[in-house]
This record gives sequence, C-alpha cells and structure tokens, in this order.
Amino acid sequence: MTQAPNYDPQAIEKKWQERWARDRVNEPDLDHPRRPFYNLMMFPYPSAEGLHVGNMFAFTGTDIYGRFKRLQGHDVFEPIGFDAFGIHSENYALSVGTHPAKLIPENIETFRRQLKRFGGMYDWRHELSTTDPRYYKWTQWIFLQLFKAGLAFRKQAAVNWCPKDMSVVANEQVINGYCERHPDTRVEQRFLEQWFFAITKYAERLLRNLDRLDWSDSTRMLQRNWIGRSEGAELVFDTPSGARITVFTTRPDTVFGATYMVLAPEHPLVDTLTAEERRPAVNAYRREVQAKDIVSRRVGERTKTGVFLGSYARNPATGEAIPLWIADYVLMEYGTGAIMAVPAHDKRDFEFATAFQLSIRRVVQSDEPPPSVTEDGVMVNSGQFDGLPCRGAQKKIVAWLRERGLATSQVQYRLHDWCISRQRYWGPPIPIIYCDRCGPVGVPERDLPVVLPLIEDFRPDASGVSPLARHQEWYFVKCPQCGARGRRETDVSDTFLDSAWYFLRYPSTEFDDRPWDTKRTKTWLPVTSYIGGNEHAVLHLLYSRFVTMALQELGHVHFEEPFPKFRAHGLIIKDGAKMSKSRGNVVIPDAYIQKWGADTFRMYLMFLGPFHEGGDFREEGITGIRRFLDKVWQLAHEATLTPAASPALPATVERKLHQTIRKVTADTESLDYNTAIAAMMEYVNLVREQGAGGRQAVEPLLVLLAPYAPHLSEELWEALGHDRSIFHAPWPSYDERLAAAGDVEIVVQVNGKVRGRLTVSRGATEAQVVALALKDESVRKFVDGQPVRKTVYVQDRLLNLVV
RNA sequence: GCCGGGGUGGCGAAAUCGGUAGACGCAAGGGACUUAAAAUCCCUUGGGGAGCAAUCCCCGUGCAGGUUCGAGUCCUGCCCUCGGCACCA
Repeated sequence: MTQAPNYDPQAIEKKWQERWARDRVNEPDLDHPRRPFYNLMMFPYPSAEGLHVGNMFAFTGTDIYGRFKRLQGHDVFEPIGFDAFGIHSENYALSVGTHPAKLIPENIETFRRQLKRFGGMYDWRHELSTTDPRYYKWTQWIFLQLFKAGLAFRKQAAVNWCPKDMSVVANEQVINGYCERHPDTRVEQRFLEQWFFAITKYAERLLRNLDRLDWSDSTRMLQRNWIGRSEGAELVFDTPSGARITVFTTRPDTVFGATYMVLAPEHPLVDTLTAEERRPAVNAYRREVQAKDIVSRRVGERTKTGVFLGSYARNPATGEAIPLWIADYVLMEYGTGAIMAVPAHDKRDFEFATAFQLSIRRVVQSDEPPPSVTEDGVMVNSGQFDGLPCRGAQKKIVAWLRERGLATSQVQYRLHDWCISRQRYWGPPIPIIYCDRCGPVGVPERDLPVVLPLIEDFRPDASGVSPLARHQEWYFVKCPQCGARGRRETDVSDTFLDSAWYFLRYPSTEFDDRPWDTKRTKTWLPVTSYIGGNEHAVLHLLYSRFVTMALQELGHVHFEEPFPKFRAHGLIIKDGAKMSKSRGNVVIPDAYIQKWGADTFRMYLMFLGPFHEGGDFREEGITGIRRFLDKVWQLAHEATLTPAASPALPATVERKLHQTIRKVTADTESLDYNTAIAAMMEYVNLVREQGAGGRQAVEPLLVLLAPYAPHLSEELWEALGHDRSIFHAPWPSYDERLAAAGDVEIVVQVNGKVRGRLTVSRGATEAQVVALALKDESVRKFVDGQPVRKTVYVQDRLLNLVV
C-alpha cells in the first residue's frame, strides 16, 4: 500500500483559506440569488483580549449551520462585523491610556485574523464596524426618524447613574442594583433630562408577536418576563380635598379589604393631601427617601418605613374613610405610583400594617393565616359579593365600580421606556441641536453624520455632562431652523442602538446614500436564521425588535419582526464559572488552533456538549476528535486507490450509511451537533471494522463532515479527484428503505423485565415473534409453564409477555 | 418570593411516541507491535453477587410515592443546582 501523506492541518487550512478567498466561494450574488439564506450570528465586541473560546463556540455553531445550508443548495450570506462603540471599549481605553480611536482598529485587526483562521464562511466584502462614520451616520438617521415620529423624546427621570462609568445606564444594564460592568459598584438614583425611546408603546405587540416567532423557548420566556404584563384595574379613591387618587391593582376583588392607601413619596398629590400638622414629618421622610439610591430602596433593606399624611380617602366599595400614607415600598415608576393596601391579602401591605398597627380585614376566605394571596377562595366581608368565588368577582366588582366612574380595566407592563442618553465620549453623538428659540431641533439629514470629534481629553467626569461639551468649536453651532446660535447635544447614544439595526446594514454596506437598499432588503430580510446568546435576550433582541417595528410603521422596511427564527446557544464556562478577565479563566483559542488545527478545534467545541447548553471547557477530550479526523484522513486516502466504479458496499455498511445521512441531516438542522458528530464516528468505526472503505463509503461522509471540518473535507475531496470545491457538491440524500432494511433485534420481556433477545426479519408479525419467544430457553424459564395472560408487541422493537 | 432550565458511570454526555439505560468520546486497567517510548491496534470498564466455565441473578437515571404490561421519560409532593425577574401592587 502506498504511504498516505500525513494530516498536516496547518498546511491544508492555510491552503484552503487562501483558495476560498481567491475563488470568492463565500461571496454570494446578493442581487440575483436563487435561494437566499441570511445566516446571522451576533457580531462581536472587539475586546483587547481577542476572540475567546466562548465567541468561537457560538461562531462555529453558526458557521456549521451556514455551510450546511450552502450544501443544501442555498445562497448563504454569512456576514461579519464589529460592535466597537460603547462604554466597555472606552473604559478599557482609559485604563491603558490609549485613545479608543487607535485601540479599536488594532483590536479589530486581531479579530479579523482570528476569524479568518478558524475558517468561518464570512463574506468579508460586507464587513462593518459600528464606529465607522459610514455606519453611524445611519444610526443617527434612525434616531432622527424616531424623533420626527415622536418616538424619541426628552424626559426628566430618575435614572440609574453609575459612579464608576460616570454615566447614566439603562435599567437593562443594572444587575441587582449593581452596574453591569462594575459588579462592585452600586448604581445611584439621579434626576436628569434624558433621551428616551418609546418602547413601551410597543409592549403589547412585542409580547403578542412572541407567540408566532420560531425562537428558543428560553429566550421567549425571558422577554415575556421582562415585558411583565399584568392584567387588573385602575380604581379611583376620592378624598375630601377633591383630589382623586388612582391606583392600579391586579386584585380588584379585594377592594373591600383596602384599609389604607400608600402613595410613592414622589407622588404629585402628596403636597395636596398632606395635613398641615403632618407637613414637617412628611417632608423629612421625603428628603430621607430622596437621599437613598435606587438600590437600597429597591433591593436593600426591606423593613417597611413610611409616614401618615394626616388625611383620608374614601374606599369606593365600602365608603369608609381610610388613612393615607407615603412609603418607599411604593414606586413612582410602576402603575400609578399609588396603591390601595389590602394587608390581609398582600405580603408587603401586611408587613406595613403590622409595623404601624393599621387594621387588617379579610375578604377572601382561607385556612391560612394572613396574608393569604390565594385566588381560589370565596369572598367574605364584601357586601353583595359575599359567597362568590373571587376569580369571578373581579370582573363583577370592576363593572359595579365602573358604573360610578370609579374603575376601568387596565393592563400594566413592567417594561420601561428605553433611556438611550450616555454622558460619555465613545459613541455616536445624538444628532440634536438646542436652540433657545426653537427648542431641540434635529440635525438635517444632509448634515449627517455628526462626526464624533477626535478629542484627546475624553475622560468622563461626575458633572453629568458629556466630555464633548468641552469641545467648544464643535459644541456651538447654528440652529438649522432659525440660524441663531445653538448648542449641540453632547450625549452619545447607547451602544445597544448601534446593534439594534446592524442586520439591516450588512447586505447594503456599499451604499453611502441610503441606510439600506430597498431591493437588497426585500431579497435578504428578514434574517433567515439568527443564532446568539441568551445574555442578549432582553437587551439587543428586544431593542432590535422595537426598532424594526418602528421602522416598519414609518415605512422604511417591509417587515415588523427582524428575526423570525432565533436559536440561543449555551455558554462555555471554565472550571464551573463564567469566563471573565477578573477571574482569570478566559480561554483564548489561538494556541489550540496552532496545536490542533481549526477543524479539530471546531469539532471539539461542538462535541463538548449540546450546542444549546454549552459546557465546561477542558482540554482532555480534544484528542478524541483528532483521532477521528485521522481515521477519516486515512480512509479517504485508501479510497483514492480504489477505482471510480468501486464495488457495492456490504449491506450492513450501506444501511449504516443511510442511517448516518438521516441522522446527521436531522441533527445538523436542529443544531444538535454533538450527536451528529457521534453518528459520524459510529459510521467510521463500522466502516473500519468491516474493512469496507472505498469511494462509495467515504465521499458521502466527506460531505456530511464538510460543515464541521471544512478544510479537511476540501483537501480530501480534492485528493479523491474532484476539481471543484466540496461546497458545490449536493448534500447526500438517504433512502428510508435502505436505512431500515435487514434484520432487527427484538427484546423479549416477561412481566416487564428483559429476559431474552431475538433476531427476526423486519416486519415480523406478533404471532411469529411470540412463537419464537416461547421457544427461547431463558424466556421459558421465567414463563415457567404459566399461561400467558397478555402480550404487548411493539413492531420491530419489543415483546412483553405478561403471566 | 415568582418564572424557566437541569440533576443519568471516574468525567463530558446519549436515549423520536413511555419500550434493551449508559450510544459516542475522554480517562483508567490489561494485551499486541517496539531495544524502548510515542503513535497505532485489540480487549475490559455502573454497582453487587453466584459459578471451573460459557453464563446467570439482583440492584441502579436526585429523594418519597403513584399511574402502567413496562417509567430516565408521565402524575403528585419534596431536595439540590444553574439562569432570569424581584417591595412591579
């Protein structure tokens, strides 16, 4: 036998990466595709540490799917770009004392090299970076469209202020009261004028559409939770002062048990409702609460505090006068900022009532001591509603109060409007000019982009004003409407706005006169398949959906959901913990690729565990993949020696081949890459065992393997005499009959316990199998002469004899 | 507290509809080849027990019950763990 060349991954991977680039195999015809398939992965943030294995895990999984679709005959567009603006980049730049405008291009260069090295099927013609003025021009343009439509607006609001970042951060970037990027820094409460996007206007649609999106359930659940829909009613409580207090409640059936009321300390009616003699105490309490940061108010001390206002409201159901209080456990941002307190049936109200000795009245019968929150009980102490199940009573009570104008059905959402202002430098300037006469005016579209000036002193300070304000010649500008001296908005926009539309830009990167080309967009969007991490379930994915919906309403795109199909991948952890620089457990793939080659490393990551679950990175298993690829290498080189018309495969190998094609096809489609790889391994083991190599056994295998190990498959495909890329080959088809042919082993149970195995031909009847089973010695031993009372037969699988 | 994943050998994991638990791989042990090692190939490998042996029996998928001819899978109640939300009315 001729000596096969050694498998040298470094050499063949270089060879094929160069050839793919030369022959433009990864560049579909964007204008005339026959079967367009937009295969998208979440683009990376180009950190200084470079691509880590977590990125590579996600990108490999996406790339395998793209290559699989390519082999199935689709024109696959798999673009790549960089999410390079943002506080994260800026903080890093500050820490190393280099300007981000210098640092980011270097990082991107590293990422490019790594992404090319691992063999991603990227169309580099359409690379983008969010920091490119050619890109963020259109980020600003989107802001202006939303501004014109009234969907971007300014609002004085309690915002989260991170003292480390020295900037406002969105609710989504606050984790348990701590800054997402500074887990040891508590976020403070500040009142500032900020730009918001009106995402809450779309809450219902964002929620409802989830039902018809083909998304991972886990992701949909996270979004549902985040949007936080509650059904209930708004009830009106009159006061002697004439002021009416509206409350939101999910339990209008308990209104007879409302024995006091609580307003948020910031509630606008507090002044009106405070009795003169209580004013000092009330004001002191309000100051005390304001001094607290959002965190200690929300997640810190849960001890109930509050003060009595010295006045009363009338319970609309009972007509009783009930005392009015303010307390910081009621939040101005949710509902109406005021509640009716039902201490018998709400845990928080109960704690408060107990602390301040307020009366507690049960209105739902229950065996538990108060507070009982059950909705299964029967109404008591509730006038004409006594005896009704409280679920049914909800509607009746609302209807009864509605007649007097004291109730309306109401839906509340937990979702807040999206605060996009950042008092920082490294982002797209918000394209607004303030004029004393005209107010905030949008920068005219012909003047876009508002270029981020290259300033050396970009360090933020605690003033709440962006560093851009220090740049005088940039700051002062003529009002586009009246020509008077105006001032530019100095805040930049949230980096999540950059990433909320990048998928729209990819197919149209060469156009500078439009954000996206209508025809290209009609051809390629919405995105056919999107794969990414669940850490973006409520940030990026929700924002992108909102921006797309708004753009659709404004007539700029033809669809309202950008990602009809989304799959969440798992997380690669290390030693049981999330990889992070601070833990020092970040794994960089370069050394592994250097040692084992990209193909081995790609497959190793996919074999680690289920793609949607992720797994713990440990190096040990990698040799198993290399051994497998060595075997494929050897089989293929042996096959080059067999004639083109090689003899037919033995029946067992042929059957296994068809079963393997079936399984690899199904598993790759569902992203179950670990079991697809296992199936290919089984097949190779069988072929070797049977000594049944040859072209017929190997060529279909190489195509199945091509998405996983593209370089190796190309090399072997060429060695077998093909002169076009393996990615022009058709995905193999299987014959269900051949996959099923042959004998089957049937398990014989007696009373549910396995007592024997029979080999019969496929499709054997129950009678035949029973007859055979009763001849089997070990089966007879357990039947032991007793009459068979019942038989259960599962075709081609199992027979159970019950005696 | 609420909402979701998940708990299977020494390890990573498999197991369409309820139908042979542990595929595939790692590690480990034994053997072959070799002067030797590496590589490669072959065998063994959930636990316990019986037997000279081929082989056979019992137990086993977090815990306790249940449904079923049959449960890793379905139901009830717990425990642990990971993730999300959280004074959200």
